[in-house]
Amino acid sequence: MATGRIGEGRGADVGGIADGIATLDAATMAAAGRDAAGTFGGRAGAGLRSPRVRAIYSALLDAILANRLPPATRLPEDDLGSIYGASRTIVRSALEALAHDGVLTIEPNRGAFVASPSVADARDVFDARLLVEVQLAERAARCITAADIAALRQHLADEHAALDAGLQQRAILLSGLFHVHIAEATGQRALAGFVRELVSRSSLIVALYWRRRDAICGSHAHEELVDALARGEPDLAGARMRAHLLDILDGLDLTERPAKSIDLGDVLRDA
Amino acid sequence: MATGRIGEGRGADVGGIADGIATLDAATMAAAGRDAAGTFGGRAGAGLRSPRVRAIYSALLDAILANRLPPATRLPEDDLGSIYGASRTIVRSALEALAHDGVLTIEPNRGAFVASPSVADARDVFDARLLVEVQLAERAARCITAADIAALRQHLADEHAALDAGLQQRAILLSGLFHVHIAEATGQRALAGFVRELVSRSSLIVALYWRRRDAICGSHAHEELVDALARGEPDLAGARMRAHLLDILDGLDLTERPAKSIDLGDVLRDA
DNA sequence: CGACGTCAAATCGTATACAATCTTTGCGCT
DNA sequence: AGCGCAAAGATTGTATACGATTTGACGTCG
Repeated sequence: MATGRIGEGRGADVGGIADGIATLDAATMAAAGRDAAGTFGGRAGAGLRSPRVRAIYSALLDAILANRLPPATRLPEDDLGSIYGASRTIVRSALEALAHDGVLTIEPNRGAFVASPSVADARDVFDARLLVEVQLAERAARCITAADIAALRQHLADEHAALDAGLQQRAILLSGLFHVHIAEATGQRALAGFVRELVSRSSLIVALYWRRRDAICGSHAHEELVDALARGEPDLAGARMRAHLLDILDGLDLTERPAKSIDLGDVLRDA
Repeated sequence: MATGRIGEGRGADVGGIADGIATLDAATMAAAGRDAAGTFGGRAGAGLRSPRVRAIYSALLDAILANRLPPATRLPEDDLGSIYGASRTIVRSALEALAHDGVLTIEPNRGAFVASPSVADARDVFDARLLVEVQLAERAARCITAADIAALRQHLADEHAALDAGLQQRAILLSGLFHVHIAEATGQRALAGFVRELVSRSSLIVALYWRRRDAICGSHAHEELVDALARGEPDLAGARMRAHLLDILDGLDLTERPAKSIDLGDVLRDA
């Protein structure tokens, strides 16, 4: 495939993947500049060298978290390279970083695929979230600043706005980010990074196993959580976080249906 | 010793790095094959494609955790490539993975350096460890199997053997692995991976801020911990884990000497 | 004598070429 | 027709070449 041909001319040959990525391509690349709360990959991937790797990393992460790239989607290096106008070197670096975050799986000599967490993975992730986030909520209730509270309320407003505007993808992304923001408000950087990773993987889990049609991560729960934080009640905040996470878990259908890795071939083929 | 101070001239430090790595190079590369409890990088770096990247990743990680490569050591890609007989492509991949784990820092256009955690980083890491590992110890006391107990006791024996044999580097490495093994015994894979990362960073922290001359991570504490686990007493196990971690923290000198992140520049320059 | 600008060496950033591996296709054989 | 094998195609794995950036040094000027 033509190496130097990129930028605009991505449309025809790459079809499916380009749809998933390029739809928000421009917006994402733009968001890569402002480090604001709009994009999930904002502060993530902190160990990435060049801005170009960062950009692809963020774009792919956003696409995956917003479920534009469903689990088990194959991500060939050449295609991504021509879509983003970068060489495979850059793309590989971004893919490896994403694999390290657990949102991609790299099979040697076969390529990268959007991760499709097993039922066991799902339980594992939410176990970890319960253990970590409940305690972080308690701690946040003790140490959170007024500015952080304000920022969280602003975030809630953004969530609502996205939902009201029908931007479901953005709503999903923001609802995940909410948990990351709480973790960051405690000032615990290591734990916040871990929560970010867990939330990322949760997006894939929800994409695979969600059964309810309720509002995802009902903003009601988020608001109650912020209230508990604002009132400085650690126990209440922890309890609400626990209830919220258990509620999400309850909304999943974790019966042993898709066994393990349903193999991605069929998903690719029909496309 | 040669590994002690590097940074004289640009050309001279190649010898230093080679010393730090190649000393145990053969042993490490051999250990890369058997996935046993000998090497830290055994199950880590799970997202790495090729065996060669894995090998370099493990070798570097072991060298760093055993403190053969002290914090702020520069790791030029070319040198590592010639040491391991690999191209920069491979080396870069390994370096990026290590940076993601937090044991390396990559400065754009400048290269990779062994991380030198700030005092704030140190507190951050041990805060996280307290939050996570105490609960994991409680959980382990509930669910651990007899086989895991036996494996832990064997591990304790290895630690003692290393100490008695004067293999201090190996003792340090094993004493970190002990915590990882407990986390893995709970079956919580995500949390175990996080603990592995925190333990790695702790090795650097201890290398930088240790002040006591006691046995590092006194095996006494480890044995009491295993006893509590074997007796199936969650509260006791949790309490002992907490006390153990606080004891380590207490052995650190976290006065604000190196302020925040003066970064490694000065450490390298003034030598 | 110190400060600053220019230059050269070293190192990283990226692209690309080539090799290895896997996948698919088509053919021949039973 | 079914099965197995072999060759072609596609994709990843690795090495290397070249450009960009930084660094340290030297020499000149104020």
